[in-house]
Amino acid sequence: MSNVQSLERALTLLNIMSDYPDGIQISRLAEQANLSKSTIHRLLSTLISMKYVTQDKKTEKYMLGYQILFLSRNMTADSGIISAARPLLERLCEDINETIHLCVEDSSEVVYIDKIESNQTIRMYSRIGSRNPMYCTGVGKILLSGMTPSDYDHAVSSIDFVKRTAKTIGSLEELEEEIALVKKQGYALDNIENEEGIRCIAAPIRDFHGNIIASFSVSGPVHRITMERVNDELVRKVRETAKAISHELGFRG
Amino acid sequence: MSNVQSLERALTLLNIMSDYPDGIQISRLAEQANLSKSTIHRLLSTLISMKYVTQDKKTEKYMLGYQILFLSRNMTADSGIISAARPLLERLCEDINETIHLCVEDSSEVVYIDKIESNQTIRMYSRIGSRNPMYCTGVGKILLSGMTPSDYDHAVSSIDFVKRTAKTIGSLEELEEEIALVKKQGYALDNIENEEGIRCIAAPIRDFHGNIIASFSVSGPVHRITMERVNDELVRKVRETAKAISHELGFRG
DNA sequence: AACAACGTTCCATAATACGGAACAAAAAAT
DNA sequence: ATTTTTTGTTCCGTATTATGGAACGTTGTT
Repeated sequence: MSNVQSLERALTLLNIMSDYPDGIQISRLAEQANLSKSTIHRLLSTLISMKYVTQDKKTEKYMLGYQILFLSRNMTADSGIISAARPLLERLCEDINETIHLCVEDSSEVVYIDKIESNQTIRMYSRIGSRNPMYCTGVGKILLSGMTPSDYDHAVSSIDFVKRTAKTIGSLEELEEEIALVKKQGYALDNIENEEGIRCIAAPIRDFHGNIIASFSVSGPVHRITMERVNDELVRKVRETAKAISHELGFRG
Repeated sequence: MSNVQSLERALTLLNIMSDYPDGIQISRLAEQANLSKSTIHRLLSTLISMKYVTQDKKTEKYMLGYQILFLSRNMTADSGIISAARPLLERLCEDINETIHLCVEDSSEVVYIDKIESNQTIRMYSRIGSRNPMYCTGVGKILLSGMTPSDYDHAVSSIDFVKRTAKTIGSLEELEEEIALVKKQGYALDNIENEEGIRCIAAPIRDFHGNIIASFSVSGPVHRITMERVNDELVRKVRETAKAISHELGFRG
């Protein structure tokens, strides 16, 4: 469990720099990371020599280097899912005009691996690669519902049930009930459980074995994603799209 | 100039892992990196805790984590160029049906930041984020041609002139001549100077100040990219596209 | 059943990373 | 124009931290 200090610090610097796409100077990094300038200077020189960081010629500010781009373009583990899902999710987005997120599970969290934005003026903030807990998101519930009992137990054991809104699930028992419902229904709701004023509906993506390997959701403000719209329109369309994507991936259910 | 050893090693591990998108085990990493298993294990545990690496549940192999994806999605420094250029480069690609690369300069090298692939069966291998020297590529010559004298001197001072093919430029004097020609013509050739059997033609992308901030090239095997085709068709089309992209970016020349 | 390959943990050693201090250079304030 | 502040860089003695061999446990193969 003990971590390599210098490495941990350097990765923290990368994380900070990603919040400053136009660059950040050493002094600011020192404040944000609570480290001495000399330490940061030393770490940066290694990061630069490895092209993980680059220094703007004019401003002399430091920013993420192209090696990050290089690495990101070979993470093909999920590229099959993304390319299979994208056209169908784009069609769904055009139809319903709400933001869509594609997710997988990683270390018992939900990770967003793709996103299709609506052209509504009120949009959700989210970022590809960012994370959310499983118990308070529709996509997370879907992924939980597809796990083997042992994987489920493991994923669920570490949950810290935080009340993010009034409706957030607050206990293992509640969650268990909810997951049972999700299994029965074949879709999952996040009924204002993760973020105030936001409702989502999610569905599973299966591989040719029938295993749930990803999920996607339609999200938006409650005044657009009403429960009436969910029941009258979205459940059907989301399910159809989920089925079509799974079919692309070889699932014949 | 002295580097932080543990950090340098960890970044090397990331580089290696990016060659194994389906994962790699510790023992193999140990071979490739010439490090003891215990060292790698320790570095990996930090990388994992920071989500820079993830471990496949089934195979237990290690692969790049989603934090890399997260970082890469906020490197907006060039996103303006990319989004301005993409539609026009796609149109050019459809027209001529050859691979197109978009590049910027970084630490006196050419970095590929976007790529549009032709649907030819014989394609070039290349990868976004990868690098090439400036003196032997069309895109590099263009970028050199746009530099201030001091930037040019700096970029050129560190060149190690390696004969990559029979036609590769071999000296500073030759390069100087070539750059002068590029400036006059407004486009640059890589006439089988970087890779055997490959010819490229490149043109500059300018910002609203008129500064050259990027370049792109059309590349392909010499039997398709003949000098006749270059002169009769490609010079004109590449220049037109370059002008249109620069216009998008505010250049009124 | 024996063996091989792999991942993980432990620990004494010394190599490595650390950060304060001092310096230089640039920017801001007077 | 002069002072003051802020910023980046280099140095170096200290001790904290990273290191890798060895030993152990686990899994899979012959």
